[in-house]
Amino acid sequence: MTADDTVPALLKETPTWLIGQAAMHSHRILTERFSAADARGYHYRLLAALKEFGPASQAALGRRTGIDRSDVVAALNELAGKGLIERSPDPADRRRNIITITPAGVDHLDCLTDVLGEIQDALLTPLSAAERDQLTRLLTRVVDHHTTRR
Amino acid sequence: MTADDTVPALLKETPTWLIGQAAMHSHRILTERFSAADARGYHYRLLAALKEFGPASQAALGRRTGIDRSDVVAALNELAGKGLIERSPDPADRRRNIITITPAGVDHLDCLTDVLGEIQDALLTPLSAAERDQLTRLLTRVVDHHTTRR
DNA sequence: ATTCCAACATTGGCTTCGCCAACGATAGCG
DNA sequence: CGCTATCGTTGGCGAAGCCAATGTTGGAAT
Repeated sequence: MTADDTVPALLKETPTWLIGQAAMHSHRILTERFSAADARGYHYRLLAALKEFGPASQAALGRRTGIDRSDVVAALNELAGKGLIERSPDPADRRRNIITITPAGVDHLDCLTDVLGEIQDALLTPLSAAERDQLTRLLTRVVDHHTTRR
Repeated sequence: MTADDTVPALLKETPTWLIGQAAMHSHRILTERFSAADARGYHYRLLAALKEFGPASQAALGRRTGIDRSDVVAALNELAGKGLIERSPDPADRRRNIITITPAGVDHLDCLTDVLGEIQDALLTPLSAAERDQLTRLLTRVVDHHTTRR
């Protein structure tokens, strides 16, 4: 008699299923650890984009992070509420806001970067460093193929 | 001047981000192709479990497929509406329904299995057969670690 | 046998996430 | 001057996963 919680073979070997499962665990771990640091994935994405590319408009941030303009608004409101970013009107283009990361924001980003490192570790525990590299390379090629050619 | 839609480096190299992106593309492709065959992922999971393990109660199906009991109800309603499964009360335990896959259901499952093969192909286009195996093995180990130890 | 707890199917609702539509304001171009 | 596009913002939609409550039934303990 098959155990009640056995996963069908047609699923457990298909890459799409595996990727979905991996993403599920990944997302779960990330949400847990980030919420322990009072943050969400959106916050990290936005802060990282700000630190890497400098001040930018909200629309540009959305494009870079893959976050919808409307969701950027909400996330930036939260970040501004904690003093991690600042919103100021662009004198050169009065439609735009210029978003700047504050020193506190940089600190918080660094903290979250550490947390994110722990998350990778927690997710990839069973893999050696070389295997993690291998996985990263394979996934990069898959993702690249579907993002550039689109 | 950095292009407006450049992805921050802190993201594009982290496995969690890559897995998330891959899952996104995977999910998009799967939804597209399956909806062209008038099906959803839930349907495939349930039919596959039924074919592999034979008739089962709804709760057992939910456990095997990882679908919540309440969502199993809705999905089975849809499948029953198309004559792909049959619901009959269990004489031995009147709390249970016994779900049986019909011949039409088996046909449809076989069809969807083909579609799923095409989906794997579409997703993993840039990878050789050996690389797909490698990816599958790596992901399997990651997923196993987080499902067994939980 | 009665009592109490667990499992079942079902309904309904909640949250997150990604997305889209609309709006008023502004910019740039013909 | 229009016309079109972009910007920030609000509001809402749909899918997915999850949880709670309900009425029913089984099974085990007392």
